Amino acid sequence: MTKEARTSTEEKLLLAARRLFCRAGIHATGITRILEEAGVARGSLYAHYGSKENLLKAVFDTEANMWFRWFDLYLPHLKCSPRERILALFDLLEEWFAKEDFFGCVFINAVAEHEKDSRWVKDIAGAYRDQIIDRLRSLVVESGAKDPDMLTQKLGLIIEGAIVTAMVTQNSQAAYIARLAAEDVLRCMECSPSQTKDVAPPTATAVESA
Amino acid sequence: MTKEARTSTEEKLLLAARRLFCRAGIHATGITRILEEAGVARGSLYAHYGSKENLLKAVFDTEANMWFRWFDLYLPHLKCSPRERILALFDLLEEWFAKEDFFGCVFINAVAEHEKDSRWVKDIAGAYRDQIIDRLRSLVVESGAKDPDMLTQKLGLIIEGAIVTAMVTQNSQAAYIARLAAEDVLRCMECSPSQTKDVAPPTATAVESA
DNA sequence: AATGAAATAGACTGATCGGTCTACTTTTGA
DNA sequence: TCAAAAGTAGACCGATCAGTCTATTTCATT
Repeated sequence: MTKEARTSTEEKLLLAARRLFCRAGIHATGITRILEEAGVARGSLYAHYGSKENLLKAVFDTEANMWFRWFDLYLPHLKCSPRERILALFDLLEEWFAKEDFFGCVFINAVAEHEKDSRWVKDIAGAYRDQIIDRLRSLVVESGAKDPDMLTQKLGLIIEGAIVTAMVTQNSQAAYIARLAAEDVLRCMECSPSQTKDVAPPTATAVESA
Repeated sequence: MTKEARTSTEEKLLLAARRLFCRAGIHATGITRILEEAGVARGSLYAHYGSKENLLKAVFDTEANMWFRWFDLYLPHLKCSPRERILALFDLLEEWFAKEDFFGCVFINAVAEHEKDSRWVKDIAGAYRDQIIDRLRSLVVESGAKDPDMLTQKLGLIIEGAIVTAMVTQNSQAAYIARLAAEDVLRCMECSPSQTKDVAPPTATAVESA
């Protein structure tokens, strides 16, 4: 509990774990590999975090903090319209995707590779997701959109699509495509009221066979 | 190599593996658990598939076939406009998400939990993704859109966003949100020519610190 | 009824995993 | 200066994993 070292052992572990969990998967990443990459002794990991699970939780925290910095520190300081603030989010995504150590969102990846039935991973990831979506909704409300909840859900879905597309294609251009799609959604929200009706499922009968 | 049993051992293994790989993750799913769920003996799995890796490849095939059935068998038979055919895709997604054993897309989940640096999982998943996107592009071209490539990318991104949102939230409503977003994107593609310019990254300087 | 292929149960192997523990070295602060 | 705190190296443990193998049973076809 010293003041704060330049690169503390805790931080070295956190950075290595974050990178490896995303790049190689969580289950596929052994403790030993994290220690090698962090240049830290085995005992230190367990002295600081106690378990691999706790280390993952700490990685969750740092990933969530990235989003919170975006919404709470960076975007509010932009001298532009609320609409442009929303779009600026996609430029942040593009920077993120372009990093050489971007390998997807640790929340999404963690949910993807863990038990889906009411497990702690889904609970934690879901809670952080709610907090992030709430901040997105605030941004949308500021823009004075007609149906802020619907718009928030559309934008959230586009953001998640961008993250996964960028992970799968390993191309930061996904953020650009997402930004254009977001512009489309925003434009339509300004013109039409809400059109949450007359969707009329067109006889979608399942096509099932082996 | 008999004709085709009602529920062959091969099929029982495939169904159990598909479900468990998606529900609990691939690495987290042991061979033994698959065998229990399939009600099949250990030796049979290795007689038919030889390895867990081959079993996963077979699961990839079945997942890809679902998409191919949609694009090649179901959608072409719909008596409606190309635009409505595109939107009908989202109704198929909603049916998929609503299934009690939907736990995400096995391709996305597999990429998420495996090594990202040029591994076989990414290659196979990427190849299938290209085939699926190609079929989506054909649908888009039929609709006579101005910029079919851009529209295809936007729709593909929205589809992936829907899949991930549905997995994380465990709510099939994601397909409905995605459909509405797709309608917005389609509407904007009809009105404006292509607007693939004047994006002007608005001073997005990274906000980086620990 | 006989035969051969297919499926079964389950013991077994070697490797790897997360986590513990001990002995030793380095750092740090009064 | 020196003692406590923090970090290191690495052996070690029990559990679990993918995969192998054997002995037995089921079952379809002749």
